[in-house]
Amino acid sequence: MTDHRIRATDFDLRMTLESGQVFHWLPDGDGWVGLIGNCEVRAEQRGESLMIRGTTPDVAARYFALDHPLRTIYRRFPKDSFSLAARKACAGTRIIRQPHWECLATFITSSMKQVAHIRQMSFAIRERWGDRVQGSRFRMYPKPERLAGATEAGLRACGLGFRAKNLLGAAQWIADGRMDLDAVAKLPTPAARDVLCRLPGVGKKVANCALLFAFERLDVVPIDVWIGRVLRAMHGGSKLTAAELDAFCADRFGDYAGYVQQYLFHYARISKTLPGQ
DNA sequence: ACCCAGGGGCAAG
DNA sequence: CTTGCCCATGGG
Repeated sequence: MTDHRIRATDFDLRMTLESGQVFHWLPDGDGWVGLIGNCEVRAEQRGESLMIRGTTPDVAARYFALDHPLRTIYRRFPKDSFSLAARKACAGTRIIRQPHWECLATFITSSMKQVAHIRQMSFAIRERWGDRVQGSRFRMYPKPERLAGATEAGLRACGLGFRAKNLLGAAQWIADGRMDLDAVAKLPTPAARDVLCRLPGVGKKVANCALLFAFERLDVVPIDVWIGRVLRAMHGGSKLTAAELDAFCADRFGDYAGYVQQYLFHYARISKTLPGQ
């Protein structure tokens, strides 16, 4: 197995993998191991280099979104002190390119769950229905066609609770052709969101997670309880409707609002602070 | 024991 | 158009 060295400026592998966008990478010594496509990949950062084993440099660079113009994105960040602190503390975090179904499915299971448990459910589902990866302890995230043949009880046994019915339903919609994620990828963002929201267990927040983390819509802002707190604190603590929160982000965060959101989300969690504290 | 978690859906006001 | 409540489960 040959190692590749990729030049990776403005990139922080650990921040990227721990920021709550992807749920299956595991620490491995000074690096990380996970799946890109159907290959087990080991990645280790050494300064501005990324050491890659298990796939080609092109594939890894695309997965980790090393082409995103991070300097430009930072220039468009808000200038308030909390956003500046988030940008500094989380520097190098990138919004990676995840597979459509894997990302959508994991966020369907995410509702009212902590990040650690989303990860646990993802591994349980992979273990039970995922295909083995050659020479790896990992299993693929099962395709919709495979999960469509699961049972609600089987999914509940993976810890999904009431989310089991939603994931099963969504898998069936895709497996039988009622939903076509490749077609969704070609739609403008508002239409794509509306279509995704037809799936059981997919509302605006989950649809926005999929749009940002898998469909490359970097202006989209998923608003969960954490981001809701951050935004309200930025707005002086007043209570805002969902529509007002959306408008606030669109106004203040611009074309890369999803990136801003990711930094604010991760920084609020690791610093245990909110704007104005 | 108690609270909360990267929500969705539906009924009721 | 909002608000209230239920849906299960595990971690802190």
